[in-house]
This record gives sequence, C-alpha cells and structure tokens, in this order.
Amino acid sequence: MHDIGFAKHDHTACVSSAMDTVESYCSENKVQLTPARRRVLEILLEHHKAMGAYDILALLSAEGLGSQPPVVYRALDFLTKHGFVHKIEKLNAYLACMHPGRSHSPFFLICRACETVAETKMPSDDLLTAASALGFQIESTVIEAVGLCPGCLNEAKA
Amino acid sequence: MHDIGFAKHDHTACVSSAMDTVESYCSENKVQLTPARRRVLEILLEHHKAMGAYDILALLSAEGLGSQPPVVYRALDFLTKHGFVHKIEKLNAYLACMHPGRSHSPFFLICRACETVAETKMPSDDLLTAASALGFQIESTVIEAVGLCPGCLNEAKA
DNA sequence: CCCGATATGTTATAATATATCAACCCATGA
DNA sequence: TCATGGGTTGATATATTATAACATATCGGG
Ligand SMILES: [Zn+2]
Ligand SMILES: [Zn+2]
Ligand SMILES: [Zn+2]
Ligand SMILES: [Zn+2]
Repeated sequence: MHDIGFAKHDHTACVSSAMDTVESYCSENKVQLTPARRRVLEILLEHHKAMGAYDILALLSAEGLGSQPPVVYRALDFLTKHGFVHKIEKLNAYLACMHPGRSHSPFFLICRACETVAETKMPSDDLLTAASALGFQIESTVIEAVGLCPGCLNEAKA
Repeated sequence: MHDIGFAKHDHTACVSSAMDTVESYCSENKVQLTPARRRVLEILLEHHKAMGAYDILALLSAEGLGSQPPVVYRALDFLTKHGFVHKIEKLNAYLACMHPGRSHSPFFLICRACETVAETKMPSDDLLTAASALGFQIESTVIEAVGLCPGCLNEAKA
C-alpha cells in the first residue's frame, strides 16, 4: 500500500493490509468493529474511490445489513471518528484512509474528469503556522484540490 | 477592509467598499448584478458571517425578491463563479469574499464555538508544488480549518 | 421585427443527513 | 441471580441542502 492514488498498485494487498491495521487498532482500543462497520470499511477499501453514503447503503442493503440511512451514517461516523475513513467535503462522499492508524492531515486531489480521489499528506505545517499567527487553534482541517489527474491531463492534451 | 476576521473593524466601510469593487467588476466585465444577486451579496456582506442558502432565502423572501430555492442558488452560483462569495464546504454555507476582484486561494478559519469564519490566504504555494510533483494540475482548492478563535480560546481557558 | 442570449418564475423532486425512541446485547458487580 | 448501564441496533419520520425541467420575460443586435 503506497501513498498516492494515480498509480496502479497491488489492490488486494492494499485492502487486507488496511483491514489488518484497523482490526489491530480496534482490539487495542477496545472499540467494536461490528458487522455493519466492517462491511462499510471493506466496501470503501474495495472500491478504492470516494462513494456517497447512499451508494454504500445500497450495497449494504443488498447484503441484508440494513436498509435505512442511519445504518450507514452511524458506520461512517464511527469510521471517520477513528480515522479509518475520510469525508471528502467537496463531493459529500467518503473514502477509506490510505494511512489508517497514523495521525495525519490529509490532502485530497480530486480529478474532475475521472472522479478519482488521491490522498496524500500536507507537505508542510504552513497552515498551522498561519493560523497560530492569528491566534487561532486548529483542531482539524479540510484540504482538497480539484483539477486534472495525470491521466486525464494527457487525454486533454491529446 | 482588512484581511482577517477575528478583529473589530469598520463594517460599514467594509460593506460599501466591497460593493463598490463588485460593481466595478461587473460593469467592466459586462455581467449583470441584478436585484436578487445584488441583494444576496449585500445580505452576506452585512451579516459578515457564513449563512446557509435557506437562511438567505428567508430574508429575500421577506423582501419580495423570490421565495423559491432556485432564486438563491442561482444568485449564489453567479456570485461564487465570479469570486464575490465563497462556499464553506464544511458548513454548507456561504460567505462574502473579503478580497473580491483579486484572484486568490482562500483559507478559512472556522470557530466551532462561536461559528465565526475568517478568511485569510494561503501562506505558500506548497499545495501547488505537492500536486505538481504528482502530476496533478490544480484548478481550485478547498482549504478550511476548524478550531477555536482567539476569543473562544480565552473563554475556554477561563 | 425576429432572433439569440441571459435571466427569472414556478413546480416538483433529488440528494444528503439527522432526530427520536424502543429494543437488544452484554459485561459488571451488588 | 438479577438489576444496571453503556454501547449498539432497528425503525420511523423528518430535516436540510440542492437541482431538474420547462415556461416566461427582457433586451440588444442583425
Ligand atoms: Zn488518511
Ligand atoms: Zn483523472
Ligand atoms: Zn466587515
Ligand atoms: Zn470563536
């Protein structure tokens, strides 16, 4: 499992490694990775893209894991609270974290053409510094960029 | 009109200066600042805070400027397209721009206690650099931080 | 005058998210 | 044993945010 998302990778390994990390975290921290929570995370990892809550719900529902919105929103609350999933505010969509377990300020690159979303990390602590200078204490950040990924950029030129 | 929002300022001057700038821009660029668009901008400037589309609509409606959602969403589309208003993704709310006319990557500081939102600017072009390194071409950014503003930070300590 | 571009009016609906309350499970300990 | 309480789930209803679709209006240029 590597950092960035516009390249091919061993997706099976990527999924199982993430699940392992999350399971360890849950047992260490005494929190429950219940069936619905686990399945939502798996779905997000398997699809490896940003998905809307209702898209996830449709899949859960087909598997008999619940058909009402609270089912998926509760699972997403849990997963985002513990950092296994991120919400992409610009898309109202959810994405499995690429570095679960480690605390980080993610930076998302959203391709407007193919809708791929890559997670990378903030290259500096400039935001913290700038906020501090104004007396503002940051607790969390939303950092997203919309544009064209390498692949779609090539197609656009061609 | 100054850059940041956790300080007192001459708000009357701030509003009229922004309106002047926007009017100049519109006549220069041959776009129409129609009554609904103008009033939505004024409302946002006067309140000087992030407002939901339906909050704005309620005010418009009371003034006889239209009572249906498309009225306010069309105005907001226009205003955001031209950079007079920003959407705060984290809040699904809208805020008048503090530097209309100039092209900029805004950085918003959102106080979770008093809900004040300050607009400042990105301190560096680190994001662009980081994205370029991955071959990604940024067209727009969403940069928001949630935390405590100086005032609420003091109250929290007290 | 007609046309095309831009903007508005109007109705309906889509898409996203939360509130509320009852029921359940299960570990803990009186 | 069995009350108790926290965490979780089931189920219904509703709130909030945003857009689709189509008709109408306005205004300038050809
Ligand atoms: Zn992450
Ligand atoms: Zn792409
Ligand atoms: Zn002001
Ligand atoms: Zn505050």
